[in-house]
Amino acid sequence: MTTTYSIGELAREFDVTTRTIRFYEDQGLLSPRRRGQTRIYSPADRTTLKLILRGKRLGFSLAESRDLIRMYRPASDNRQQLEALLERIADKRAQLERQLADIHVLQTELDDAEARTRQALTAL
Amino acid sequence: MTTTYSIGELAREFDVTTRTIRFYEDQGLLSPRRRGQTRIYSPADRTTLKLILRGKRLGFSLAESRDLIRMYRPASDNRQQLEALLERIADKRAQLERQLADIHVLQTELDDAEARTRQALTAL
DNA sequence: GGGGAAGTTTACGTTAACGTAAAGTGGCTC
DNA sequence: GAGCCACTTTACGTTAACGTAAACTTCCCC
Repeated sequence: MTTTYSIGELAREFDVTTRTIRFYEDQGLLSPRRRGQTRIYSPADRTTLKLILRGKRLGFSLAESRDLIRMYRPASDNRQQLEALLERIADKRAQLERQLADIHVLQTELDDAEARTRQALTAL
Repeated sequence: MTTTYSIGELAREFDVTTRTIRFYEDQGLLSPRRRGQTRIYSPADRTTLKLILRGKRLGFSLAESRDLIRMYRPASDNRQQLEALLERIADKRAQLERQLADIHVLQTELDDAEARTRQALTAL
């Protein structure tokens, strides 16, 4: 027997509303099974949701996350498409590198800011 | 004599529209000098703009960037406020750490995706 | 002095990512 | 069988971050 989740369980676990989860489905990022009307989420669905939320924390749009999700499964046997996929993966990688660099710059700027603030405090 | 920039120069350098730069001013993130009606940007203004755009690449809202800008200058001699500032700096630092972790996870996921894609390619 | 180019203000329009409200369904439990 | 809880659909509302258009000024050039 395999574990499943209700929409409410996932909403609570990741601190989002059920509206948000349904919206992601509407946008084609999730497609859970149904038992009657009710949505049943698999561990894979849960992983996908986690991926979306990770993307959000990095400022990705839902379109970008959808792209990321598609990267995560081959879903093609066409040479052209597979090679295009490799390019998109490389692009994403480059974007992540830029973000890493941005974070490092901001971190040292925070270092400076903290130092100056402590200076101002001891100067009182 | 100190270097200055026109709004068009900054727009070209950072690949944004002048509308965007004026919007940031409207939101209180920039406040350039004026010569008559015309805006004159200092190197400090330019640095601020760079900070905003760096924030954007990391998914910060303009409100967050405004906060970041305020962190970058003491702008207070009040003990309470300075200590509050230290907390906000620590918070930002924690957020950046989370983003770092998220990036690392995504990087290894891209590694996997690339490996699987190459597999699929050689399997043709 | 007519025409561009670059600047300005004002104002309405647009898109993404949900929030919020209304009205209904299915299952449980007392 | 009344009430409650978690789920559902439908649909209109909202906010952030600009885009876009109109009408104007300033300066330079020929």
